Amino acid sequence: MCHSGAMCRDLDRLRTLAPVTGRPTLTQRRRDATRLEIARTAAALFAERGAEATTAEEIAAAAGISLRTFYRYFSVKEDAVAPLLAAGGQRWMDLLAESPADVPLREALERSAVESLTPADDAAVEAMYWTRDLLRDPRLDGTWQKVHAGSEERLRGVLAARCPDGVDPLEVRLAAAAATAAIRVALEQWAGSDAAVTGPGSPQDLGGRCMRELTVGLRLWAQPAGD
Amino acid sequence: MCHSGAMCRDLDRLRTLAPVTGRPTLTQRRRDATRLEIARTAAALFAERGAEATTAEEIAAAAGISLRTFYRYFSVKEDAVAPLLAAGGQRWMDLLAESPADVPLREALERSAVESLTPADDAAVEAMYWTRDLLRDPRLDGTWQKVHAGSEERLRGVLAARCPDGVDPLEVRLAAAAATAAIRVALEQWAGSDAAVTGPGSPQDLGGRCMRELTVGLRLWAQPAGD
DNA sequence: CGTCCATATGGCATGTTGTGCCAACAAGGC
DNA sequence: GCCTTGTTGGCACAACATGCCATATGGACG
Repeated sequence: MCHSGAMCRDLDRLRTLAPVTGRPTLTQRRRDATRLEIARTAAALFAERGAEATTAEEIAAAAGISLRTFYRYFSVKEDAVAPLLAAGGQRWMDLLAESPADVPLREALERSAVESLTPADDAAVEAMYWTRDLLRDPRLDGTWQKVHAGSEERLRGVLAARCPDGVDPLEVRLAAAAATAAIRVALEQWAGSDAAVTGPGSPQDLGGRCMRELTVGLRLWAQPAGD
Repeated sequence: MCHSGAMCRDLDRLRTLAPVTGRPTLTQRRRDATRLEIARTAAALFAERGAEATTAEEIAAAAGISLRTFYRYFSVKEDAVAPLLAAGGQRWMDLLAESPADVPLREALERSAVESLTPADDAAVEAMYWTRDLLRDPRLDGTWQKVHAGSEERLRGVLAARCPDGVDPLEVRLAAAAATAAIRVALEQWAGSDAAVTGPGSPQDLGGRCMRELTVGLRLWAQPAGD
């Protein structure tokens, strides 16, 4: 998710300073809050006039920060909406990580995917429709793909933690790629349709189907019952 | 692959002017030749100093064209190498398209993938190592992903032509996504290693394995023997 | 051969992008 | 209080990307 070398180093440094408690630093949380606020501002402008017709300066002004600061949070203008696009995937991975280890991986993948694609409240519904608007902006394709590339990489970590040592890394990589592709295709298919946020053709409907089909037959190392 | 609205219209116009013969227009072929030459020039420079440290003006100068013309061929500097990165995938799709319709799809996918990943001559070997260099440049990630997004979309067309009418478009989409992911993961894995261009760990080795695993269990509509 | 039209190219101007650098300032630890 | 660390904004500036126009180039047709 981090592209400029300098900023990468800074962020990594920050992260290592996190206290023993699992919680991130105060400054870090502030950063995230600011980042999210910029993201919302950018999303509103992008949805209104399109990403092409929106300048970085306008986003910065609307968010109440200077242009220079904007570029400290996002190295590319379009990436300003990445936190929003990535939020769903993050939730997915959190659910997956906390799902009990004795449930078969395929099932865990599918269940957490479906759940993360099911809007829990009105805010989540709104977020999905925003996502759809953003997905339809051709200028944001690159960001969308970057987000999934990041997702896939993080998922590799989550899966690796869940499987016995000594498993071929390529297996893990393929599983992560398949699962990520399932989510991506589901959302792209939905974005190209007029389907609502629940019911047939909805993200959770498509997400479940995609995940099922793409992980069928995937040799997922240890199945709990028959290792 | 085409981003600016104006240029898109122009290219489409050109394409519609193509004569009845399957062959593209003369001007079109010239355009492609120029495009490829720019791509090679850019690849050499990117491989030498990295994409970050190479300006569009340098590429243009090295290719013997003006900066303005460069941006008529590629709307983003990094995309200059896209034709090279896409060449392998194009070959793959060509092989697939001309593979007989009575061979099972999974087998056709795997065979053409392996073949397209097997360098036929010294030039092809060189091309693969160039590809590896480019893949290692973080600045070219976006282009790499764009290329695969394009591949996936074209593959959907090829697959749709091969399967009976009335098949759920989502099925086709998933198959295309899985196959494209297989190629992508194989090449990324190879690029992250020091493996040679043949033998274990080579692109064709990994490509075969990835394609097999990701398409196992994929419900690929009509299997020729038991439709 | 000359005319016409479509396309390719280059040069120029210009708005936008993205970054390095510096000075000012807020926050937390000692 | 002080010092360290990190954030912010302003400024300058190179690079990016595009619109516009003037100029070839090259094929089609009379």
